[in-house]
Amino acid sequence: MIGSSRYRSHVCADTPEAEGQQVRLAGWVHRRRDHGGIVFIDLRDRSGVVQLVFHPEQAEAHAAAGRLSPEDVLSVIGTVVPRDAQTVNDRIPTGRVEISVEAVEMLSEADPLPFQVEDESIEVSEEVRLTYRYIDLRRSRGLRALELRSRITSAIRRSLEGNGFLDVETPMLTRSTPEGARDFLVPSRLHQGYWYALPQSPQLFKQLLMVGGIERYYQIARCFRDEDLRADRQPEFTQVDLEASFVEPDQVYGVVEDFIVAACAEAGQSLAAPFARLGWEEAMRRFGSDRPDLRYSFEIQDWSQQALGTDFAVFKKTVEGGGVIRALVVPGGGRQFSRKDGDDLVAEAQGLGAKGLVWVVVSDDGSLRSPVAKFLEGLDSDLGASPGDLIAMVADDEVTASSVLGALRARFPKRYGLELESPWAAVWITDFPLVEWNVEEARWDPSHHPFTAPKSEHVEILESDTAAVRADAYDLVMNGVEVGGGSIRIHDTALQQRVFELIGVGAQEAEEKFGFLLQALKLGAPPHGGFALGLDRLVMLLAGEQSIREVIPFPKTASGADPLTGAPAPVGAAQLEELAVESLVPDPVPEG
RNA sequence: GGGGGUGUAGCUCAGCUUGGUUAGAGCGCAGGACUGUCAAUCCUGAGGUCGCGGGUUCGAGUCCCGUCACUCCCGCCA
Repeated sequence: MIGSSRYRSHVCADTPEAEGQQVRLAGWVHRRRDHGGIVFIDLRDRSGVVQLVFHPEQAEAHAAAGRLSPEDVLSVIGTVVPRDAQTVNDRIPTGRVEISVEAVEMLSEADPLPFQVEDESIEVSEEVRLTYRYIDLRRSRGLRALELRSRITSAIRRSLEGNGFLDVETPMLTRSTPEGARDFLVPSRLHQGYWYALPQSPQLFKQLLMVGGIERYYQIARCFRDEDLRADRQPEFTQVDLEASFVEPDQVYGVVEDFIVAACAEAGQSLAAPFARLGWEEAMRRFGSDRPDLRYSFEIQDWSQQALGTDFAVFKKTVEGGGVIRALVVPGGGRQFSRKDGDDLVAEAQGLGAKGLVWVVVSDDGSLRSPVAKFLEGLDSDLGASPGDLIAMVADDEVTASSVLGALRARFPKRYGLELESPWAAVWITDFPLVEWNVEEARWDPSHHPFTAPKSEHVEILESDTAAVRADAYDLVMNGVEVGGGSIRIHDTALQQRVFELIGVGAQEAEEKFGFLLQALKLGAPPHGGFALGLDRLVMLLAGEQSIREVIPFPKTASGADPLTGAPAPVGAAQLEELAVESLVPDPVPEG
């Protein structure tokens, strides 16, 4: 603890331990209750709140108290006194004492605020909160989020350092690699016409560190991607990035599980390691997603064979044509499910890419209610559905049926109020395909990135049976949120060349873009692999928030703007000229 | 790039479906009263570009068109 200053000897939360002593406190005026005679002020600092009492007998202090406004900053001298039994306040930790104030020093007066700090029952719009984020952070929600984030970061560092990882920084100004997300570019003044890029991840550098013999690297790294935003995506975000040499996936899982368990402990959550593991194919089949929320156990089921025996032409034709009938039973989802809800659900499925959707409600008497109920005899027992359940069925090719039902599965728990079966579900999704067919470009694209190693037993079928090749790549999914991913990397130049050829990167192009990495691989590269965790997402989950903006001190809005600073903003002609950069759009009109 | 939602007092919202007197409420703010409150209470008051622009109409917060911002989702995010 920092020692006393002329502003304070104690923090608010510590006052009960200083009963009987004279203390000096500093903080913000949280609330004022002015009875004309006696005046109460709740004084707030980061540690909490304590009640100040101003008696008329202390004339000077009492007069000062009468002039205070919310969020004024003060320092006070007073005596910690116990409260009478009737006036103890059990709702605050310091409620058994109060400060009888003898002197007040005003440190900073506050104008009326754009929104109230002390009344957190009012949900202020995010735009206003972000414009005055420094006021928003005074509220417990923001303060708690930043405290939790700090503790989690610290726990992760301790865990990784305990496992022998070195904290190494990699450059923020680096070269653009146009694959993947769009880069944020930075013009170079000293090399006019040349550009740096901000890193999308430290990927290449951490591999170079492995070649450099660091063996175990980690970094809490800021990363940048110039793509559209979401509740869980910001243009700049923080990754816990790590890489290790001479490892197989199991060692990476172990290291990651160690620090995830430690991070969760900071939030008072206990998670058991090792985490569950689920192959990618199985995840897609059972849950229709590579990031399934396993806090709920309901799964996608197959009804294709049974559909062949029905008179329902749509289903029969689909199966005969090589498609599948897949179904999702939503426990209790059929209660209060109207015809219109059904129409909405069909439209929703179509919006997700399905040709249609069949909905079925199992009535209380066990009968089926559905526009096509007459074709579906025995459906409920086939799928293990009970009265009150909703069944959503999609007939399509396997990929579409799975992905549509998977997307619906992710939305159903909230919509139908499903009960959590466990508070936390962490799962490794393993054995991803190495590459995916890009229909538009008619080529194989990497599922992860071009440095991901195929499973050793699949190297020989790399070209002959490409679609079947699985990678030593893995994602960590918690409660349906992809919190991180990684892979074993290619450390062999020849194999790296083969993968480049497979994904249509010619030797010359590879040399141009990644020559430095390929050269490094030739000069003694150990087998290595690693992982990157979205720190913002992890903290979001542990803080119980729905958006990573809540756990980022100064986040950007959905259009990538910062309402506080006004970034992004136009720059002057002189600045551009120095960089030899010219704008193609007319000078923006300053916002009034 | 596409779809949905929102925009009214400093803050949170009602009013819009069905156009019609002076646009309301709670909180906050200002002034006053009050010596044990802890969302203090009571009295009084100020405070509005109904996001912006255009249109329809005798008349628009309300209807229509456009636009901007915020937000959620799809695309995108190797």
